Amino acid sequence: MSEPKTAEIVLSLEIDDPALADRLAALLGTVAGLRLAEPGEAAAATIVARDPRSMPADIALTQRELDVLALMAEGGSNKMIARQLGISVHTVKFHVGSLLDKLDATGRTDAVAHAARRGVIEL
Amino acid sequence: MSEPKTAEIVLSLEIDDPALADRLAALLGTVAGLRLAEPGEAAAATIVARDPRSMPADIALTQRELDVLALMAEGGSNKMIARQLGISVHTVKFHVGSLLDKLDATGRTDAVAHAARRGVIEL
DNA sequence: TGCGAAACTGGCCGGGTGGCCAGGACAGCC
DNA sequence: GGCTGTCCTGGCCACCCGGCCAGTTTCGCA
Repeated sequence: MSEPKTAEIVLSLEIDDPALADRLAALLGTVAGLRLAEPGEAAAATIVARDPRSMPADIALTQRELDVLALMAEGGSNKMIARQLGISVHTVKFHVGSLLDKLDATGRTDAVAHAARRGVIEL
Repeated sequence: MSEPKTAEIVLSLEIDDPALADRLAALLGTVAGLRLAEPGEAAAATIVARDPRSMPADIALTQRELDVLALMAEGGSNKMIARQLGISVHTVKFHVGSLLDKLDATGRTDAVAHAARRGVIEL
């Protein structure tokens, strides 16, 4: 309703490292015009810092595997991916098999989920 | 650990709304101990604010559909999901069909990706 | 000059997936 | 009582998926 042009910006924190979270909270708490969100409160923006230890180094995927993976994440079937990349369905299956192996997944859905979790692809 | 003062915390911004980004940048620029990342610079944390217009309200999913969706995101097959929930494979397919419809997806992989994108599930 | 890695292709096949048909039980609402 | 919605189940079937076998070319590197 009568919100001034300089409404407070509410920020929430999603930080794995407790020390970093404390330092940021202390710093931001002193800033006029900013406020940290109460638990459960909707925030205008979120400060994210994921623990890099949860990503056990990037998995070594070839360029072609990344191509196939990206199209898999778009819901493409083997046939569609084959058309898109100008290769045969057999070759797509070959790359999908490698991806399932490298990502330790049981199927293409699991592969996309794993890849998204560890930041290999962005949904 | 012989640093007298804490090192600067480098923050990067990923904000869809330019006005909000400007306000935040102006506010944070005045804070001692904080610094905004240069383009391409690695940041200790990222401030994220996605445009809510990209999420056209929550999709109305029933509790059972959410159950099935969660297990799908874990890479479970219809058979595994059926065992997990104590229902028949046919019923799982029924819910999967509803999910594909409601999420406007072409397959289970696409459904999981869509759901993750609009925050219905967390990977 | 070999040798491995990457990319590509084929056939075959068991099992999974998704769409269609049909039905029943159960709860809440007018 | 009717109506609507969710949840559940069955059969049927075309198609897709993933794993197995086999082979080719091309490239960089020792």
